[in-house]
Amino acid sequence: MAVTIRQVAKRAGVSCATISRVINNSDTVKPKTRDHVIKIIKEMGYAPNEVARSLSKNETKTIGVVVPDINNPFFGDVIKGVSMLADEHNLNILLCDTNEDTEKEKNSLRMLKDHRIRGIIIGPASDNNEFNGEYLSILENLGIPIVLVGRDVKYSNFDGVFIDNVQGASDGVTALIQNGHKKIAVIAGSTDSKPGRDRLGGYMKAMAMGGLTVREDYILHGNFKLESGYELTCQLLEIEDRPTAIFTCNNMMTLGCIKALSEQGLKIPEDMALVGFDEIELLEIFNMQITVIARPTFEMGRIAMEMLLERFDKRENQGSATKRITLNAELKCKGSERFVHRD
Amino acid sequence: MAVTIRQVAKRAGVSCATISRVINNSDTVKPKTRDHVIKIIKEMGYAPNEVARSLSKNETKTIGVVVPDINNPFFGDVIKGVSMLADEHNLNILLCDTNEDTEKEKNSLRMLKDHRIRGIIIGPASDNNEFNGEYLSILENLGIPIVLVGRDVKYSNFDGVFIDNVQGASDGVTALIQNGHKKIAVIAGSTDSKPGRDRLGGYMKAMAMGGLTVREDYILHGNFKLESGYELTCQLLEIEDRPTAIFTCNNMMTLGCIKALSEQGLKIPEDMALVGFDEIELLEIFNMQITVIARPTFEMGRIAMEMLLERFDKRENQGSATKRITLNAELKCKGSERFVHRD
DNA sequence: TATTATTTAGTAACCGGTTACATTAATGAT
DNA sequence: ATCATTAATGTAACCGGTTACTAAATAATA
Repeated sequence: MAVTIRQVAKRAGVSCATISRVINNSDTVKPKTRDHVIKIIKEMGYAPNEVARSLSKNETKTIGVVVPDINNPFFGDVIKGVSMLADEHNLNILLCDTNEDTEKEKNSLRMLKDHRIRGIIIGPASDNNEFNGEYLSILENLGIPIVLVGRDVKYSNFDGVFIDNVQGASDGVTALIQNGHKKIAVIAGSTDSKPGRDRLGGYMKAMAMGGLTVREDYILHGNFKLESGYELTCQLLEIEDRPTAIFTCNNMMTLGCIKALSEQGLKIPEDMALVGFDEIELLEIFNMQITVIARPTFEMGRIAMEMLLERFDKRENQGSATKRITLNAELKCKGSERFVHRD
Repeated sequence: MAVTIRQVAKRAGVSCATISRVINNSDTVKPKTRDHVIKIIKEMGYAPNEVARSLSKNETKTIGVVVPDINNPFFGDVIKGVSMLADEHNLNILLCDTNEDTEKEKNSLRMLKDHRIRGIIIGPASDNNEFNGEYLSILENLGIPIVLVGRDVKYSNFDGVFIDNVQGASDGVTALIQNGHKKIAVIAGSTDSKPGRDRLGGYMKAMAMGGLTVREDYILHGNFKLESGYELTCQLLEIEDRPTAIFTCNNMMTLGCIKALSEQGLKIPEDMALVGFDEIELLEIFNMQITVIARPTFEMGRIAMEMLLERFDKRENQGSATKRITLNAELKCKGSERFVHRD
């Protein structure tokens, strides 16, 4: 159906090697010939078949992007960052949404490998997996550059862009401490996920450095979902000796917390101070000034893509050291961390 | 590097045609031979090169998904819907984010064509374009099935899944009327976009059917952005003879409206009733019960994919009639449409 | 002008599968 | 046992590009 290189060659009265040289603007083609060929190409509306190209060059212009959930704004932003840079380099994106399912992820990886893509940017479905031999072996034997984004893979050492969750959480809690809070509770995420552990660790660290002792009953374990933020906040409010501040470990739990507080008619920060991990764009719309720890999501995607491009470059001088970047999360003070003295 | 079919053939002591037959579980291969070949394939860890496959079959397993902005939750949901069904059919997704830029979109389409993808699901960058010859000609000469999603392309007639914006808006405004509102203002979106026009049209229709006359000063023209929702609401509140209800034409403007109302200390619906187009998930978290017109976003993606699959099937009996589905938007009453009599 | 160096263009093999057609093996009928 | 069918496998061309190698054309040098 579509025009092929041989048809163009015939019409232009040259060999297809010459056509190929022209479209790859390579080698040495006599200007006159080149012009003539270009004219014919335009006339015939010829565009090279990328599949054939990929086969003969044994290299595609495609990268794989594997995310656990495209509806998660974090990964949406990451993809945007990747996409913009990929575009500049004429790379196409084969997208896989694994639905937080490691099995699906494995299939996606196999598929991508079979499509001979040039590299993969991946947010693994779970960093919870204890040693998973098959999974690791698939990943390591892919023979394609891999860059992790946002989530790590245990027992492995791939390139990656991460966030310093300890630092971020610590900064948030420190802000509370500096405002005079001494009774600070934390609503933690699942501790079998790395970010969950690290953010709780950041809380511990800040408390220790602030010279505050940690109260067991101020540490509540949630699961990163809104409901758990809601329920744990309710629980917290039942405690005899209420905390004066809460630190929540992700956006959804922050929202749950806000919901619980607002239902009980408690004002932030007058009745309860609050600092949450993750930025929540819509909060400001409601004039809710909540201090948050923001991750540079878009930037992470861009950096991941940059790292992949680097890998492509140094592909010849094989096996260079892995490069892992840990970005700082940024504390954005909006006032909800204040300690309000009520008389 | 990777194992090829000929290597497998050699090792198995058969011709590569036989290997091909086995991996395509086609034709007639003697069970004994088949088992033997499968064993060798496993031993060698062979997986067919999809690029080579695509070239020789002259058909890929890939579809293109082109969206104007992946960070727009609407398209995020659509992609999710597409992705799940594509997955079931072993189709891969080549993703293009056009950034609402028609030029980029044209490039994406060309790229996809060159990659010999099987079909395209696209939310065009703009349905604002007056007759754009080049754009239309690219789209129509693609020679690949196209399904539009969410947005239409003027002067064309492709398959597509749309929302009945007139009906949706009309339902929303009617709900206000039925609650006794007579002074209803509308914050419209850009009228050079189809949804913008249609939603305003829905308002007009509902007003007419409700026997209410439309007041010019109650029609405000925004641009679908939060700021315009905010500013236009402020403007509305300045009017001598204030409306008792506002209908906002998309999620962002609804948020802007809420922001303005809450800043002025106005309660919904006590001081001002409000119905908005588009669902806003986070509203409920803040215990804001706002009546909205919801689009079945995820479903739209799924249906778009179904339509594409249908096209693939009837590819042989060419040129069957185009199929356009218009889904109803659903009014979700949450109470903000009520008419509250104050004494 | 003859000879050599340098451009420019062509030939044909190759990338790794698929598949029409040819060939051989197995089965059945006479 | 012989021939006709059918089943199973092999051969080789093809998909549409790229590119190493070769050949022809042109320019440079003696």
